[in-house]
Amino acid sequence: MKKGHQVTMKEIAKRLGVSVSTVSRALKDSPELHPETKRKIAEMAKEMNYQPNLLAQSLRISRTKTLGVIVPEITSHFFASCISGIQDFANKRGYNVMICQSNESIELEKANIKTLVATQVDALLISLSRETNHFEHLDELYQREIPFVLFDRVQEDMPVTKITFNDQNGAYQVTKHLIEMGCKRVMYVSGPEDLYISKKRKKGYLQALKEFGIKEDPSLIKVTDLTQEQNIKVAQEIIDMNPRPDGVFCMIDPLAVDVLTHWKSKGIKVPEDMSLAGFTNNPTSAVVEPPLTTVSQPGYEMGKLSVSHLLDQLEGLASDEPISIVLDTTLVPRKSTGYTG
Amino acid sequence: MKKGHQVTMKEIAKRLGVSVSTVSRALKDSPELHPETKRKIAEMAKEMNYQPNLLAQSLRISRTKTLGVIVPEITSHFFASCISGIQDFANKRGYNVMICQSNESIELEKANIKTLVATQVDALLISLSRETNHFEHLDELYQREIPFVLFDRVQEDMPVTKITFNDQNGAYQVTKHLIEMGCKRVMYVSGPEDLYISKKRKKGYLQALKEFGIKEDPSLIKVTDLTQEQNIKVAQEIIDMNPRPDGVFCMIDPLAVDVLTHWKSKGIKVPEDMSLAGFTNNPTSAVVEPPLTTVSQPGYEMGKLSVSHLLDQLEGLASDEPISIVLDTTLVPRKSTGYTG
DNA sequence: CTGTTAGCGCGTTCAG
DNA sequence: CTGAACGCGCTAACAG
Repeated sequence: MKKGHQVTMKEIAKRLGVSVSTVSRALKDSPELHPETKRKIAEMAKEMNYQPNLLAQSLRISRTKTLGVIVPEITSHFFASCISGIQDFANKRGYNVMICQSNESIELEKANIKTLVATQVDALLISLSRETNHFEHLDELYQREIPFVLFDRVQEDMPVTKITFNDQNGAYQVTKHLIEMGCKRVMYVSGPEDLYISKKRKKGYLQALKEFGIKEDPSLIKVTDLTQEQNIKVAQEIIDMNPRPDGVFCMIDPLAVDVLTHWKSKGIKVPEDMSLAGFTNNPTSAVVEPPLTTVSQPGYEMGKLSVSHLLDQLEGLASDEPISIVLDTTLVPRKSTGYTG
Repeated sequence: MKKGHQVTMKEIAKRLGVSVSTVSRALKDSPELHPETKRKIAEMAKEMNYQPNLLAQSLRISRTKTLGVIVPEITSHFFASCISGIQDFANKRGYNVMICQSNESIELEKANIKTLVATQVDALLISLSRETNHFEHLDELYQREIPFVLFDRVQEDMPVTKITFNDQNGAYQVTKHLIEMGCKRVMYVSGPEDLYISKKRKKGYLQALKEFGIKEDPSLIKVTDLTQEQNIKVAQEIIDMNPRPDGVFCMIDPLAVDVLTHWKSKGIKVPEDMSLAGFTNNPTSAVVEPPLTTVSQPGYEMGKLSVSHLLDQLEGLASDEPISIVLDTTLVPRKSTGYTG
């Protein structure tokens, strides 16, 4: 299957008996052209349905007006929201977006970066995969002076702009909420421990305990790799504990939902037997039974801010100095922690 | 902010005192080169960290190995799954993907197509917006011989390859299931009526009624524009009906979830008071209380098939003749229709 | 086996 | 006000 022929400036020049450069000038409304020829050319361009070849244009001006985005997973509602925000605001400023997913694999992440760079994107927005625990590929971007920002899943030591949520404070708020609702033994269920957000949220959890003078208890911290299988395993382990915790804060909503589902199948009542809270405010968390207390992270907003700042930098509207943008999270109390709004 | 310099073939040619074309040939492992010079060039390329400029390459061979994708909404789990399938299988065959969302707006859809075409994508995969009820922009693609396929939200009369689900049969199965579970008055809640899937699913609904000798009752068909507001309004209207239906088939899961949530807030019990079913098998449908009977549509599979067939056509592995690929759906019976698996 | 030449489509001097 | 000439980075036909 072959693509049909596309009209070029050359052809419209030929038809009108003018030079290509004249056409080029006319099409970008250069002031130093005779209005009449300008009009004629515009007309002919329209008639022939001329569409500029962005490829050639990009090659010439060595800018593609295209941004590359890498996220761990498109099917995650949170990242989809980020993408949505990035798209909308990139488009508003005349930029296109190429999206890739790393499927939480560092190898795919590297490959994605490589092809995006090869296609000459002007800059990148990256959210790191779960596996990413070394950073040579980012160092290389940095050394090659390819502009990029990190969002949500960031590497703290990288000297680039990072957009994150106030994860620690969000976790602090949930934990505090659980305590205030009467929980005495609050557990934290973490994802992989070297994940940025696992660490931050643990900090917030510990901060709240400390504030209420509760001693940290290692048996009240569990770790899962976030596969459904492990999540359920952890859910069962909690049931089997003696004494059980009376409140469980899960690092992320899908984990909390897995736990909730398993508990329900085992006859555990939430929040009567144990309170349960998540993080992210996925759509799902609002419709499970009981509705899940969680922390909302506006992904769309994060995407919007990330791309806006990046473009500001690209276009010289903002300093090149890397900055750290921290977005606020909001506690969303629901029935799963005994809250009755 | 400026991008750093990128190594070109010219530079490595200069360093080695050979011509650019030799470098070009070496880099693509041409058989007619002296192994030694080939080795040298490869080495130098590596040393200088050469990365080919796909832009220039594309311009030269007038193929970008990039596909454009347009979906109504990235944040919909179903479309995210499609995208995921498209990405994975496009990448496997050496293609990149540019994704756009139309936000259910025909104007944005047109704009998206325009920019994707301008960036010279080799082909397009399009799922139409809800608003799209005229098709000049697709006609133009067709006339300009830009290869494209339509998936899920298709226009039936367009002479291009279309990938759809067997929506009618899916709707038939749900309706039949409701009847078999004992419902005497089954209602169909439709989305906008000129939507392809609204029509197809209605057909399936009617087909099942007919098969069971149930007369079609216009008062048992309602329409919503699928905004949450209208969905809730319809949910209330159903409560207010006298007599009420005893089973309600909602065209799509989010609608069913809205209805369920509203009913629960009004004390209606599902399935005791009324049975309820959706369509799509969103993750949400499995975790609401009660879990929602629905019809599963494998989006990833749809994306995979769409892109695979498109690439087959592009690369001459499949005939250019437009075909219609119809994927099977599967009934997923759950508690909301009284099913106890 | 390798260099020279000639574009791909466009923008930008530099002359007229 | 307009045309000719050049080059972005790369590939390919033609020589040798």
